[in-house]
Amino acid sequence: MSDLLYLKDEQIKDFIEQIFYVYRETYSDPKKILKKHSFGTAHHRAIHLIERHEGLTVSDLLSKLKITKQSLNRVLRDLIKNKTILLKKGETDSRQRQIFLDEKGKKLFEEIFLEQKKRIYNALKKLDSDSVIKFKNVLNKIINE
Amino acid sequence: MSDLLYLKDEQIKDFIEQIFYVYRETYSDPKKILKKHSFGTAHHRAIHLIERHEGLTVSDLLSKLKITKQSLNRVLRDLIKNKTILLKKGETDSRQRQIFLDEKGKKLFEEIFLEQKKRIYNALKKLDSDSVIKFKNVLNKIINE
DNA sequence: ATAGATATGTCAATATAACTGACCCAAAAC
DNA sequence: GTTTTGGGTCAGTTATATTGACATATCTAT
Repeated sequence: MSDLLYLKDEQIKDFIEQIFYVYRETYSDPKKILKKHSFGTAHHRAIHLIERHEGLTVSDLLSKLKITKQSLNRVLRDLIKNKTILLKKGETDSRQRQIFLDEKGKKLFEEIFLEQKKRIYNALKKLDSDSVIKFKNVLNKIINE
Repeated sequence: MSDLLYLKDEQIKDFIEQIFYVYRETYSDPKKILKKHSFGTAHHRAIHLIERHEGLTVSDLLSKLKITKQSLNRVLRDLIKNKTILLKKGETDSRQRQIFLDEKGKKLFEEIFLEQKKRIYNALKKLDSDSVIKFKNVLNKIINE
């Protein structure tokens, strides 16, 4: 291990630090917007995943978030009460609940996303397409390790 | 905005999702080790930053973590009690406290880092050096936006 | 020398988001 | 028809953060 110059321990330690900063900054940007609706980052993560995977089931969402169903339930309850999301009975399996953004949720998502997009877009626009493509690939490799 | 193919909204949404997964997975790996010492991720982040920036002051650490000093203080108290870190009076300004890893802390850091390193190293070793270099550059661009 | 600013530490109360463990119901699978 | 699965919920607890107030030591500037 660490025979490759660009994979020295110091480099990997830097990555661990940078990954923390990138996550924190990316998810901090829309906090004011969320607060207007009395939501926090837990709600944000759920909203984001629901938008990306419309119609996903509760257990799909659980396995993406990797939290307990008790934790998720509190979040979903808030979002339903607020008419941000809505649940429908599963088409094939009616025990399941499929989750969708409600009209209000779609608007909120756009508002949140616009705020987050600024940071990512402004960073990436300075870069060549190769950097962006490779960035995505590296993220995927790390996730799927 | 979004005139570039590789910078479409859908791509940016994917990044936001991936950044969440990367952070969560990277910082989940060493949780068992931390638990053995009754530490959590808050302690982990502090230990990591102290190792990367030996001798940094309390206010340096505060501005890297972006938490309140009351929050940090609880963490530092735990780490000091446990002899994981030690504080020295600032050399030039004796109001300041410079933070160092103690012997025990160095060992703990290595143990934690080894666990985190696996994921990053295994992901990156499959990639060309250009991907790794560009990855780092993109992370930095996002942080400094 | 002293007044004000700065770096750090601490007490207390609260908020957020997670956890464990124990149950429940309805519907699917066998 | 029994068992398993998907989902919901109650209750209690833990981890990590917050706000606000205040204390102490030390540095800086006049």
